[in-house]
Amino acid sequence: MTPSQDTLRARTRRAVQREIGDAALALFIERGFDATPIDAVAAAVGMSTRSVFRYFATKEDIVIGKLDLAADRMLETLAARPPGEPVWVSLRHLFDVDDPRPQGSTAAIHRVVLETPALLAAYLQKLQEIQEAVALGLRERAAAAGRPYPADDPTPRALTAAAFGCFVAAQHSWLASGASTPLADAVDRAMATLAPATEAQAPAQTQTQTQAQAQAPAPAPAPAPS
Amino acid sequence: MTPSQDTLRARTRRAVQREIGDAALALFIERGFDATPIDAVAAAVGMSTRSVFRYFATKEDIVIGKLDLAADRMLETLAARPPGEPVWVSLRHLFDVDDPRPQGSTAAIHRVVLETPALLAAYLQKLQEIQEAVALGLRERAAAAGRPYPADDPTPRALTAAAFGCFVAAQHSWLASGASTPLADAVDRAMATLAPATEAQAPAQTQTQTQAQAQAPAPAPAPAPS
DNA sequence: CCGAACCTGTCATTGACTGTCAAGTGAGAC
DNA sequence: GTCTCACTTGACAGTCAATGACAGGTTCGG
Repeated sequence: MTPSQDTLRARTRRAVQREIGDAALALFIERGFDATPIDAVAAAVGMSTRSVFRYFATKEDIVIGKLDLAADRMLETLAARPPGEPVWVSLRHLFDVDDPRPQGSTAAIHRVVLETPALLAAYLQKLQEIQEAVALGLRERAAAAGRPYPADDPTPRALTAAAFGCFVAAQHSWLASGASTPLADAVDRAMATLAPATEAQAPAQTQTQTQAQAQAPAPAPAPAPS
Repeated sequence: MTPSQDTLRARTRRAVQREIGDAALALFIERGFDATPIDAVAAAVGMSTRSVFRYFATKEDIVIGKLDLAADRMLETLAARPPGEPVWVSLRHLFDVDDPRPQGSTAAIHRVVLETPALLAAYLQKLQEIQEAVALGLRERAAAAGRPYPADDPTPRALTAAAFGCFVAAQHSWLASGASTPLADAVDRAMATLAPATEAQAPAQTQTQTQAQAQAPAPAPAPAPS
């Protein structure tokens, strides 16, 4: 019952996983995801088709599964941000990644993922999962700082979703403009277009009454009784 | 070559599509999406499996395809909003839907979609498509108002993505809290947590020169070197 | 040496799709 | 009226992803 020990087997397994992932990604980029049957991937690494599925739950997971690491890093990053930091800034830093890959390679990966419907769907779904964890992290952080969100307050979820939405928008814009500038710049620009309603202009203090008021005037969208 | 005429055949086709959709949705809600093979749907409406796929591209599309109508309505809504209205308010009104269904039924649909991985993925992907169109609509509106976004400005995409992110977050929160209150309230609360960086404090008037200027100063956070 | 845990390939099966083909049906041409 | 033409349908076969079952073969600790 070794919970998640770093045994030799575990390391071997990760190595094989990585090998499959790399080979598959190369094939997907070269021939396209849909045009590359699993058999081709299996053949490329000299395994049976069955074994590939022992390392990855689905075909999409070969590509998207790599995000599990990124997700872990995000949660660590969030936990490491200073407690007093504005939420939007902390969220921005979730997307700081030092990717040692050559710039062109990163763009190629982005292109396959964003332009293959099946992969895009799996990607967005994975991001949704990650958001769940991040929103929970925001809740914990606020609680630790002494001003927890009410249980049914949608704020952490909404802010997280908005941040991730900006991130994906940035990826699209970045790719559409040729991926020449760093992705981080695109993320900066996207996230700079918005700010949380409360702490935006506040002197980084506990929220004031006037702001809570300024928050209200959402013009009650009339459920259209017809 | 009748482009998209409202011929008898077209109407019949839509009727059949609707019949399949309704029957399938009932089955999906009752037995679960994954536990309901297409054969069961086909049998329920007295057709061959093959014919079901002549009306829907994929199994997920039977559920998600209904959003095409919603997408059209969104674009109409956006076009109908007053040109001077703050963007965030206009975006909020995209999610106003008068759904004549009983409240419990709507919640059931939401539950299947959000809790079935395959459906959630397809749903998010469809929303992504819609966002593309909405962002374009924002661009057109701004251009019509005389202050178009620069070609590579990520603002419309980012704002749209943030709004849709809030919407999905609202759906989750709404469902998690028992779907007792109107969904519109949840959307209000989610979207009230954020505001665009520029027009937030503006006196809700027709745009001034200073606004076009205030649109630029993206504060460019540090790209985190190492 | 030995069993437990793990990994592997092979085979068979399910389920989502897709291509094809022969047959049916309706609306308009004649 | 009836004869097409366009469109639809069911039946059949085939591809691909994914899963379960079985039969070896390996490694590791005792």
